[in-house]
Amino acid sequence: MAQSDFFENVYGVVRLVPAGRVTTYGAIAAYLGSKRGARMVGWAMNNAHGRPDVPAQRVVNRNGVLTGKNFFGSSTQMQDLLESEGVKIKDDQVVVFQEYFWDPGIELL
DNA sequence: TCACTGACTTGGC
DNA sequence: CGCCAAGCCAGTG
Repeated sequence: MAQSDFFENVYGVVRLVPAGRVTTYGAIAAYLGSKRGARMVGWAMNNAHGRPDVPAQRVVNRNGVLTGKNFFGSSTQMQDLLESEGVKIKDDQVVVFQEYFWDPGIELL
């Protein structure tokens, strides 16, 4: 038992997110089966601190805002990482987020 | 065992 | 258009 398959699932999905793309907590939660479980996804990300394999910078809220940037070393760390992958960030949110949005329940089909 | 919190989402006022 | 309340699951006190 992996403490929580939910967490492992989240890590797996986030890890599957291609560079230059971003996903949302709700998308992952919905992919796992709990739309409102988006909070759990954020919880998993909090635990993801010990998982460098989990690109949490590609995980944003449904508004495309870097909600978790505060959890990174620097407030600009997350933004810089995304910009480094080709994702434009403005005002702490992903520009044309709709085009960068990567839904595991659709793209992964 | 119960209650609170948490990187969210949606709906109502 | 902006703020408040409710719902979700899991973990910790």
